[in-house]
Amino acid sequence: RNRHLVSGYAIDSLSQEEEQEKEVAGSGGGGTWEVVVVGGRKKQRRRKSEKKVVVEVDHGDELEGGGGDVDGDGGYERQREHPFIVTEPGEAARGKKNGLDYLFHLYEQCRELLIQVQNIAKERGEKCPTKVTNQVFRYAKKVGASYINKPKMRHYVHCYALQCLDEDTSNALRRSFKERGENVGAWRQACYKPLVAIAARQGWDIDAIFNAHPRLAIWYVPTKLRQLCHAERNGATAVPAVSSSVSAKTDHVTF
Amino acid sequence: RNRHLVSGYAIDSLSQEEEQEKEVAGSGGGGTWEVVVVGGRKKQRRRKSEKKVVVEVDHGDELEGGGGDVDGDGGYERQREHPFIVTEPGEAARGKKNGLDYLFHLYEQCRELLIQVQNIAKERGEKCPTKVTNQVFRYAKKVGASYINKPKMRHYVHCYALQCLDEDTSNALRRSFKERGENVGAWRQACYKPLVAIAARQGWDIDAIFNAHPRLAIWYVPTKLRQLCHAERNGATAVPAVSSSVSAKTDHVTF
DNA sequence: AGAAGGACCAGTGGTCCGTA
DNA sequence: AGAAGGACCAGTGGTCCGTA
Repeated sequence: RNRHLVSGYAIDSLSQEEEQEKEVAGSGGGGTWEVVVVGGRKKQRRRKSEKKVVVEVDHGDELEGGGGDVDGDGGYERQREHPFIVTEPGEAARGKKNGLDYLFHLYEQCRELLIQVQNIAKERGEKCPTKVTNQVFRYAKKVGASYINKPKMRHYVHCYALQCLDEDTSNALRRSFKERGENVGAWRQACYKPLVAIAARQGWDIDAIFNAHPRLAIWYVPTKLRQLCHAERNGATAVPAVSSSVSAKTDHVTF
Repeated sequence: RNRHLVSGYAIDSLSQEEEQEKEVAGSGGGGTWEVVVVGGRKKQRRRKSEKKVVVEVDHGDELEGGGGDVDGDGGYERQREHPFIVTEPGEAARGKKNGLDYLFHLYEQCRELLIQVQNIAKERGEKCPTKVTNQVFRYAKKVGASYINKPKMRHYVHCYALQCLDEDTSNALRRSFKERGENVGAWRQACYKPLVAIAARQGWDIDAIFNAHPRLAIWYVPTKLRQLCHAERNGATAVPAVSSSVSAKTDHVTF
């Protein structure tokens, strides 16, 4: 029953994704989430009213009692994913939360979705994406992985990068931030610094570093990470290390 | 005086580009062409009226008598590049025409422009294009190479690809089409077939073929060439070799 | 306050079609 | 008729900000 839609991926403590897909993954791919999304999807930017109607129609039977839906609010809105909390490696999140193993698992899923998109493109003789593009996110929705979306994945790319490039440091950071009771945002911010240090050791070419790693190469280098590396390479003084704003438009001469 | 704006490139029979830049290339990069383009450029899509006004203002002194401008029409429109004709390797085009050596030279110039754009991007710590993108065409305009434009370059990419991948075949094709008095369009069409043959020999992966060649790797594989390779790999029968339409939207399932 | 993600927007790849 | 290229357009990368 606990099969994932993308492929049988063995991982523990995935929580929300699994809850929601119980009794859905098996049903021929026509689960509630997928219906919602596919129904609203064709070409037009979806208007708000549409969305709600669709959700009301096919809600309240399959997701009910599944473990975490229809919060206390008595409403019928589509559920968001539970927020992430800082967990140690291997630790399951408690309550209506998702852990960081689950976060990283989503990046692996995206990789598998990309591979599928690439295979389809090759079969058809179409141009073949080398990165996780909009097309891949659209495909994710289509196959029912509606908990994957672009803003979320882009938001945490550098955290996944640290996990790929230096798992020990990544694990240590998680433990330390968990212990200190820091929130996800603080942990996320803290992931920049060790990455910049890695870049420093390797000649500052963050693109080359991403591209040299097979699982990381499919992700665009986040703007802020690129900017931090650039700033640090030049006067490391002027930059308050991982300040929250290398930020606003380092005034930009365009052709 | 015959310096090019991009770099001193040694090539013969360039005709129009050289004519037009005589007395302009030396003037600090502020020649007529550049003024026209830079003037109309900032952000807004240029409206027609604007364009004409700008041209009228700074026309009629530098280009006049330069060798091929202000055709017989007595008007003040910006000149187009002379059309290409099929020339043999090394042959200069006569009259108000440009030869194929000049065409291929434009691809080399784009490569140099890309390298400049890449260097600037690296200096600034910005993302660095690996292909000839819109940014490069914009840069070409900015540095005064206004005879380079996207539709033209994309139109003939596969001709340049043949020149890169099999110069002998490319040369033979030029001679044969010149001899038979064929026009440029016919020559251009004929360039597909030997490319498909090359792809066939190398396992049909036209993207890999482009990427393996240092000068070709910076160009996007043209849609039609990709389609022809795909079609030929499958039932070679159903496709009238280089038909003018593999073409219209090989009905396309999108995610 | 902290976080998830729909939706927007500037600039892209691609090429049509009004122009000469 | 043959050809050059301005200009358009669907879908992209990037991320803000209204939402919960």
